[in-house]
Parts: sequence; structure tokens; C-alpha cells
Amino acid sequence: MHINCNIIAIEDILSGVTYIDRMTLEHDPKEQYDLKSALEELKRARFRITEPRVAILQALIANHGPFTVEEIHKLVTKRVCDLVTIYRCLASIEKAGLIKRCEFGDGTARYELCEKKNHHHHHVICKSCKKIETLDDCELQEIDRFARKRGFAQVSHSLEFFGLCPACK
Amino acid sequence: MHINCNIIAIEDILSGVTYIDRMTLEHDPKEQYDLKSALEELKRARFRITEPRVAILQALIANHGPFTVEEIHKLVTKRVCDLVTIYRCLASIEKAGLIKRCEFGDGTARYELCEKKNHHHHHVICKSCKKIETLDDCELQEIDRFARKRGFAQVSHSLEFFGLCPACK
DNA sequence: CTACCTGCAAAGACTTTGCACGTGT
DNA sequence: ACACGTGCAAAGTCTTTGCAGGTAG
Repeated sequence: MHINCNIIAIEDILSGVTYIDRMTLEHDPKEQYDLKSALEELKRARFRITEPRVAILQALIANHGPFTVEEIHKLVTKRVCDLVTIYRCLASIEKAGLIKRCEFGDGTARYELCEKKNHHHHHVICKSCKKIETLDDCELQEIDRFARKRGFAQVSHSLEFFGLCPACK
Repeated sequence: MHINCNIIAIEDILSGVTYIDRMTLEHDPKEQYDLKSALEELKRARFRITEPRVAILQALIANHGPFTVEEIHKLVTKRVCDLVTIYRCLASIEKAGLIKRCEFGDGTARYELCEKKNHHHHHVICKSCKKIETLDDCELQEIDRFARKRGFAQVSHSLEFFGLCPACK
């Protein structure tokens, strides 16, 4: 298959978009998937390697999200595929365990690349400019005990912080 | 104004609805608003006391949520007002600080009565039966420090747990 | 070759908005 | 009296689904 590398610079696309902070785009990639290993994961999960899927993975590897479906569609250049295909591909890629769907209470889902060995983190969202920052090493590994104490199994959680970022204060 | 007390028993309405656990309906009401003080709050926030608003508050006082807009509409009996009015009333009542909007990542907002003096809590949601339980006294009062360390002000957070409840295990 | 994937169009679910009429204060 | 609230209808936003044609393995 010929992979048409239609990924364009996120700065060009998102110019004027305030709620994605440039800061978050530079992210320590030490645990991130590269394209090769991501495609291997996709294959292992019995999904086919198609141009839209490769383009989405490239976009999410090159730019640190989370991004809405629309944003991802713009990132891969609308020419690559239809918006509906982005929805469907994101669903498959999520099933393969490569990306994670986040909800921040604004009624729109966002996706971001998982890190290898499933190291998870939380977000801080500015109430004013909507910038999303990532909290690494949040020291909350044991937080699920609150649910386990209630007899729940297979516990996971979603934790998002909202506030005014230094610039908006 | 004549307040038509059209609230009917939640058991009658929600019969067969699995995702609202009966358990959560019996909730220690020590810090809950009663109708009188809730209406006073509404008045203080410059909102008018209307039949739909009274009915919604009665429903939320009598039944421990969180509930979707549709569920609240059923709780107050569809006769009281249109679904659109429920949306608008919930927005006003939330602005008055009496109820809280929650999002659990299924694309549907839910509302629940606040407790007086703003004592907040978190939820545990069963991945299988979708039952929502409330975690009181979660010992996480200091959790906002994670965001404050990043220079954020006016920090709040949303924390939801997902897992398999004892019955579904 | 065949099951899986995609494009296009349409529908679905939830929520918001416009406007005329009604009501609380 | 008049600003605020409501009903009905319509539109808006995000997401899912159906079906015919296309493609990876």
C-alpha cells in the first residue's frame, strides 16, 4: 500500500484556535508509540492497515492531543477520508488499545494516543481559554481503592481538573 | 400560585429501568435542601418561582439522582411542562447553585441536587448495569493540589469511577 | 477471493434557539 | 405593567447506521 503522507503541520491548521495550547504539543515522547509499533498493534488486533488509519496514527503521534474528531479530520487533511471514516477508524484504533477516548463534559469526545505500558494521566482544563494540559506522575495510582472499597471490580476512573490557568488569572 | 404536586413515585416511573439503583434512592438527607430553603435560594438568585421549577426541585429532593433531563421530565410528570422547559429550568436552577450537572462520558448530562454548604462527592458507575452509586467522604479534599501545583486558580475537578459492581461480578 | 473498509446520505440522540403567548412580582 | 418564563416548532451539533462499491491480505 502506498501511504500518502498527508499530515500537515498542526500550527497551520489550528492557527487561531485558542483551546489547544502550543505547550502541550511538545511532549516528552519517551513512552509514546512510533508508527511502526502502532501499526503492529493494529495488526495484532486483527484490523487492516488502511490509509486513513495510518494517517490518523501519524497525526496523533506527531501532535499531542487530546483532539476532537473534527480536529483529527483536519489534521489528516480532509482529502484523506471522510469525517465518518474518522469516527469509524477512531473506534477501531481505540479497540486496538492505541488511543483513549476522553470526555471533558462539553458534549464532545476527544481522543489521544495512549502511552506504551498503559501509563495513564489526567488533564487540567482552563475554564477560560479551554487550554488542556496534561498532568504526568500524578501520584494517584491508588485512587481506585475508593471504588474497590465498595466492592467494585475492574475499576478505572476519569479525573479532570478545571480552573484558571496562569495566563488567564 | 397553586403548586400542583404532580410528583409521582419514582418506583412507578422507573420500573424496569436498571441503571438507577434503588439503593441510591435512600440517601441520608442531613445536608439536603428542603423545598422551602431551595425556593429561597432560587429567589435570592433573582429567578421566579414557577410551577415547573417547583416540581423539578420537589422531584430532586424526593429522589436521589443524578438523573438525565428525560428522567426528570418523567419524574415531574410530563403534564407539568414541556421537555424544553425542563432544559431551561435546569439551567436556571443550576445557575442558582441548587443543582449540579454531571457528565459520565456517555454523551448525556445528568443533574443532581447539591448539598448545603457545597459538600461534594464522587460517583461509581457500574460498567455493566450502569448503576450509579455515590461516594461520600472520599478523603480527597486535597486532590485539587495537583492542578494548583501547575499554577491554576479556582480549581475544581470531576472524578468518576467505573467498574463492575458486586452484583455484576 | 472474501471479509473488511470506505463514501455518501440519511437518521438518531441530545440540546439549543426563535417567536408568540402567558404569568409572577 | 413588564420583564421573565413557557410551549411549540425548528434548527444545531455530534455521532451512528445502511448500503453499494472498493480494497487489504
